[in-house]
Amino acid sequence: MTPSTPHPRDRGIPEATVARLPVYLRSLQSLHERGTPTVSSDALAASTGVNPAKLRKDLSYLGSYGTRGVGYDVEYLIYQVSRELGLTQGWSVAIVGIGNLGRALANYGGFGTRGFRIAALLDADTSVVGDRVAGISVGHIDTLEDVVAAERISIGVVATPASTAQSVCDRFVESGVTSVLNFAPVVLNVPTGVEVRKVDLSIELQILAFHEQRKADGHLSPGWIEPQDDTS
Amino acid sequence: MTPSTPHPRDRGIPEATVARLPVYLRSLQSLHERGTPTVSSDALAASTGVNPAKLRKDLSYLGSYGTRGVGYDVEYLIYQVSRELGLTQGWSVAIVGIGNLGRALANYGGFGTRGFRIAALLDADTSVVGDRVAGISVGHIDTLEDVVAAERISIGVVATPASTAQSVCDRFVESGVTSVLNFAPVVLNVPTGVEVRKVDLSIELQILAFHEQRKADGHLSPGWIEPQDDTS
DNA sequence: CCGTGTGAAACGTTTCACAGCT
DNA sequence: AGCTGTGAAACGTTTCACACGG
Repeated sequence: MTPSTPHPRDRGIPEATVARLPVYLRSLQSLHERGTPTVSSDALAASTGVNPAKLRKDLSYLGSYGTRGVGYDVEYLIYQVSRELGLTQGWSVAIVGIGNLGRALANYGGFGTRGFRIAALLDADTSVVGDRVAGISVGHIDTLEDVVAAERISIGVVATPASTAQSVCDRFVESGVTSVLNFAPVVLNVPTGVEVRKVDLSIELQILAFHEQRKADGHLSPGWIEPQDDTS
Repeated sequence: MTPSTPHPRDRGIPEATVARLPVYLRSLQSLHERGTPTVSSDALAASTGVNPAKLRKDLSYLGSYGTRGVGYDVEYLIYQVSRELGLTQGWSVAIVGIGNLGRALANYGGFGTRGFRIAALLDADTSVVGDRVAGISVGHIDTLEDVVAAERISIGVVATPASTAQSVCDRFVESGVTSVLNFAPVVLNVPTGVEVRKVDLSIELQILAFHEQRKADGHLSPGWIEPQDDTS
């Protein structure tokens, strides 16, 4: 996509790096709260479970924000990573499907704190509409289009059953939402230009089952731990 | 790790392939319910949103289960994929942390249906202990070690707040659990041989924010969709 | 002297293109 | 004739190893 990027400053950060920046950010914030002023790539790598060289390469895509012989200034790096991820501006989020999962998401502290504002909760079930969840009144799904426009929603979260996920997604897209986070166990079809990320609880379990089976394949002891040191 | 694999039959399926098998499986099951007897790689690829060549390569790691000129037998392929993922045997799962997320997980239909049995729900909060969630009585976290042994738990799910996630994980590992699914926003440290998978709600949002920002960078129209067809 | 920043090598994954089977 | 299975090329990611600067 975008075969010839017209803009001169296309820093082109690799997707794999983008996916790790939030992890670094969390570790940096934790260091900052503990009053640590500076951190080396080795230390930050250890606390985030990645290879130090990888961490340095990742950060180098953002610019040269470290000091040789010293490390990285924690506060400054927090700002740079936040800015790169787009967390210095606020993003309005709407969650559709206020079952247990929707409630968990609405109450999840990590959302409100950094850059994200839960602007609306919607559900199709009229017995749920009007409930207050995380201090927000649940609206009816029929108002989706109005809410997206009025609240300038930029990220739509689909936490509905599988059967209604695609239609909710379609309505988000038609209303102009170009980023969707999908928790329903279906593949959502969207036009090019719309970003979908999927979080699938049962897929993760199945991947674990695969590895668990492999472990059990050779030696039959169930709780066996390889006697090696943890070099992550 | 495992520098020289001692077992002769090390089929060595790529990690990327393993992560996609559950997606294929879901699509296949849906086809099966609709009575479709056979499916081509192109059709299955379209319904799962992957490249047909990739799908064929993925399936070829399991063996030659297709018929040239015809496609794949849906029922037979379901069996082969299930077996490879280890879903033909039952896995007992324990969920620790019965807040909204833990409840959502416990009630999630996808778990019970295929290969997984929720054998225990545990929480530290005594006002939650004794509640019935998804037909299971919530136990106290102090009984974790006993429950893991008695129920032969092979997968531990951590749905606690970040502050207690590591200690719960440690107790799982000490009890012999070698697969952990972590929903808490922390990096869990485990010895070699223990598999951890992380599901992090806020990280996914941050990745979306990054892409949303990039879209807004050049052209300033917020709800813009690239006029191309969907070749996924 | 220590730790960052980065070419270059190694590795893994995706995609192409077509040979080969039904 | 049609679709799978797969070498080989293209691409992306990780890791190594060291030059360079504070």
